Amino acid sequence: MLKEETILNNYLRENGLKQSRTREQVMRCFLETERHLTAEELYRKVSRRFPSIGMATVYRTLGILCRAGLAEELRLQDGVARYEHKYRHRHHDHLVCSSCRKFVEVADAELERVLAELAESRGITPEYHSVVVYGTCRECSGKINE
Amino acid sequence: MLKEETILNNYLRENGLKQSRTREQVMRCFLETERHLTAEELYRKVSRRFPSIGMATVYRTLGILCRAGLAEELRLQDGVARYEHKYRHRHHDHLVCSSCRKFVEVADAELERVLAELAESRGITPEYHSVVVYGTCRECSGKINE
DNA sequence: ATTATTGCAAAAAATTTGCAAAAGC
DNA sequence: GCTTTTGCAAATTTTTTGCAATAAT
Repeated sequence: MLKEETILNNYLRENGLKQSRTREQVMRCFLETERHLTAEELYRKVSRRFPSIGMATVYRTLGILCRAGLAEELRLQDGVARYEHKYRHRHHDHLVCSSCRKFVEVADAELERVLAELAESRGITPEYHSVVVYGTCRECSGKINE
Repeated sequence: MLKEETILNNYLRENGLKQSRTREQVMRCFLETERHLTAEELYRKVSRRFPSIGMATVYRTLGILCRAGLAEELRLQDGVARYEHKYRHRHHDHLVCSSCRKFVEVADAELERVLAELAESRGITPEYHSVVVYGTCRECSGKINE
């Protein structure tokens, strides 16, 4: 049994919710994917294997996964929520190529320190943050000069 | 005449667009507000003074203001775009209280440097970024202990 | 005169919700 | 048995678009 299932089940129990096969199936599909997923993308993936599961359930399950600390919501400029694994993936931030939309994940101790100090210096106890740096990746800046 | 109008008009001319009274009115309402605004909030403000201006025009004008470098889009977790002044407001990032949703703007040279270095170290030429740190402000952490 | 802009209503896109039937405890 | 979950469809919310009328150059 996956460690993530234990975490989910603990969360459910602690919150007076019930375990269900459907939720487990959605979670498994989610965990199998290494990339960032929109709800729509996850729904398509889930549908292929479990055609009876509906979109609303995917949304509801993603909400639970976030609250249980297994998923994290990421918002870029397009207003569409993306979800990525949180458990067993240490916290990281994102660099996005503004041209090809490729992602790079970065975990940087100095950045974390600077952000924490910044919040504390303003009387805010930091909880989490969202950092996205947009720029042009090497391949795309190559293309521009061709 | 406001400096911002010149910038807007230059942008319009350079892009084969036309000046219009409506756009100027929307821009003025936008500039008068010091806070972050959603399109909806700006629309309500515009409506009060110019009841005939429609929502679609507010959206279209906000797009132009962003492209002209006068406004900047900010996205928090709720998927609603917020807009703030860019010109005459030096770049800053945001701290948000996750409890009362209050904002603090921060301009921090060290943070800027770390972000730029991070992107460059991964082969990405940084263009802009979005940093939002969520945490609990002093007032809200006080309330929790009451 | 020609081309862009506007307001409106309708469309799209993303997400949420109400509800009756089904599943979990 | 009581409570939560599910799938569906409908509702909401935010943003975009098509179009005929209007305004700008």
